[in-house]
Amino acid sequence: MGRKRLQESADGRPTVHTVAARAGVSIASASRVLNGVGGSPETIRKVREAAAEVGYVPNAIARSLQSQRTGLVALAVEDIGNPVYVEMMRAIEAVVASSGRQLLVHATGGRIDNETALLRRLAHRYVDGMIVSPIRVTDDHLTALVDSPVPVVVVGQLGADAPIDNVRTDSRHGVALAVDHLVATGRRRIGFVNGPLDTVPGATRDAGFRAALARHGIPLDDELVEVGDFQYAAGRAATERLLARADPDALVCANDLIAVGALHALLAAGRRVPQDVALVGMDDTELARMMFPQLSSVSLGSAERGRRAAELLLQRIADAALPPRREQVPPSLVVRASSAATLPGPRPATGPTAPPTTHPSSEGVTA
Amino acid sequence: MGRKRLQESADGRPTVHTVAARAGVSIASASRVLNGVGGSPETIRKVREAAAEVGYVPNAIARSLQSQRTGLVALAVEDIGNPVYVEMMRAIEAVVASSGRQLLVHATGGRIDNETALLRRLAHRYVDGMIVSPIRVTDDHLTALVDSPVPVVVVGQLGADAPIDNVRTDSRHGVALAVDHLVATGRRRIGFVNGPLDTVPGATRDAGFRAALARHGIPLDDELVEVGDFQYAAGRAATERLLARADPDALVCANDLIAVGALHALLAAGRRVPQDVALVGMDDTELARMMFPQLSSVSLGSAERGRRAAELLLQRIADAALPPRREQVPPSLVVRASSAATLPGPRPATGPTAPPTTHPSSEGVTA
DNA sequence: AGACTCCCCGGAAACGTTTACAGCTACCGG
DNA sequence: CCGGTAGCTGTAAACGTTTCCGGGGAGTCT
Repeated sequence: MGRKRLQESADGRPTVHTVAARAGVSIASASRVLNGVGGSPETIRKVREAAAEVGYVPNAIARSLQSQRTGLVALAVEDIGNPVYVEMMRAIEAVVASSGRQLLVHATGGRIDNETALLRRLAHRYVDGMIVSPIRVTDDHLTALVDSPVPVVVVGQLGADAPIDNVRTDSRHGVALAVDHLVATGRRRIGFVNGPLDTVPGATRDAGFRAALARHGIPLDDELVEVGDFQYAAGRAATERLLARADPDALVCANDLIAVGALHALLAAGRRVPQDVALVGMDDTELARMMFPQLSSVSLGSAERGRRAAELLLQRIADAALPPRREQVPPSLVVRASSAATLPGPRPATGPTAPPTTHPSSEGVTA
Repeated sequence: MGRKRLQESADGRPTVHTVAARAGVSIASASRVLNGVGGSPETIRKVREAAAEVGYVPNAIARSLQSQRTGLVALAVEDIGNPVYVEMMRAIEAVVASSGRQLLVHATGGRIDNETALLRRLAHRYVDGMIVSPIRVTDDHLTALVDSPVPVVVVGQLGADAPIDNVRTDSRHGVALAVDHLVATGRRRIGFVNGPLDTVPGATRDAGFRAALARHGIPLDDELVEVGDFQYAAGRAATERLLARADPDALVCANDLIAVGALHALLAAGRRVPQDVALVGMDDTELARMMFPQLSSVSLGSAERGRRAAELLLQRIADAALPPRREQVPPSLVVRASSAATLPGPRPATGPTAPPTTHPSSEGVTA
């Protein structure tokens, strides 16, 4: 009694066989109709009806096995809690979704083993491609990237000769923009709160900071430089250490999370921002606009970099023979209240912390 | 000349056939050795060697087709930029990863069509299970959840009789905790900045606020209630509207993003926090600790809810016959500087905004 | 009217893996 | 010395889909 058991999948769900049998056609015809290619009007009607009646929905895995494509794209970033990666992810997601694919997100925690393991797992062919934004790069890494079986696009600095699709920014120049701005508004004792120096962004920004100061003829005071990691708590702690031994009139921070930590530390120490200390973050995330006062920040075009990376990846998935490409997104400085120019005035506070020059809800000025 | 072409996959990568041929055994033996089940010492050696030589790595899709499991688990949340979901995601990721699976994250934007589409796509069997945290629930939704072909766990309120694994909190009670605390510290003109009332959390928190005020015999002043959405910008705008027409001495916010917006609006309007206005957020995210002053917030145990949801899901994947379960995580209030008790003092500011009673770096006190 | 084209259909082979089954050898106990 | 058992091996079938290919019917052109 009942339908043939063999027509349905192990868990009782309908397969192509089920609808083919019910429609009285072969599985080939059923498959063709369901994919919208070919079929006489009569067959189409019967198959559609049968499919609707049994509630057929194709098994994506079987389809992938046949088509050699999964419709999945992976993104690997260090810290999913960092708003800059959220923005990048949103941009990537938009592009990826518009191609009918889905995005798979991995948090690597910045640990190298984690990341290479991920790259090796790519060989399992579970995704059609991957975007990775490594903050540390080793040779092991590079070889894993180069002979990856699926297309990979890297967001961030990479050895100049690596034959890998790559979209980067010039964070060295980004730091210079911040320093130029601070110098132009009269700051001289400019401090720098950085992330780890053994990371690519950390090292680049450190070099950029030193070069920018030198260019302005300002001697570097090592007491004004502090290092933590790229998180809020470390940024705050690093700033507290810095304030305990030095007296900056401006701080550049290697990203916005650090800058928020610095702001907290400064206010807790009774410094006014920007009157006593001007503050500039980096990445220009939503967080910068959420602070009071709003933070100036160097935009590294994270959304734009994400968008471009996604496009590069899609192109490479479509055509693996493309030559490796490299794109660059220029940084730009967004000036907000935290580094607004202030009239030189008496040190003691005379009112609330509100910045006198710029309304805090203003969107800032791009330099 | 050369090896047989038929032994390798379309793109030239080795398959089980490749290593089997190279080792001089059948694909069955090769597969067994590679899976660590059976095989004579000699066979094991030959297969291992052959696999290493050709760099064999199994095709996960083919394996999935056979085993009917993909090793993927999906998470669908409204807004990936909201730190509360980041924390939840981290907790889920930890559990999921410890079971050897990977997590796939979707942002639904709170749009219902988006979410039901996602649920329907589940039928494609691309994931082994899914955790979804809907903020709006329709009948359509419910039926899609109930007859989903793969296990689903819901984080959040759900109709009492829905036969779906569910982990929730009591945000109504959470709001009560906030109101009780504010009343106990002498506040009487307590405002409420909420998210949309047509969402489940929005409606629940609104009801909770009204009930709590009533319990304290405080009449509800509609001018002290404002609604936006659950984002920062809306929270700030809503607070500005509220301040333009009323003069609260405390604000409860429906989540931390709103609370941060409210803090910004308050400070921009020259109100001191907590002296003039006490502020309590909700979700107790990292963001609350990043602010200056640090925000009091009602913890809804998002990490804990995520952890439990993941565990429920894994159990259900292991045994589909389990009866539907429901777990509850109690809310708790974390008091920080933004609602610290203050001595009644003169309205005009006498110094910086720093709260006089609590050091801002203190971690807060759970009530 | 016959040849040719076009379209539709069904059988069967793929995609790469796991696994049930049966055959074989070698060994052990009686 | 023989039946039984244990362990290993290879053949082949599955998982559910797409697609190649050949056959056949209907229509069209000459």
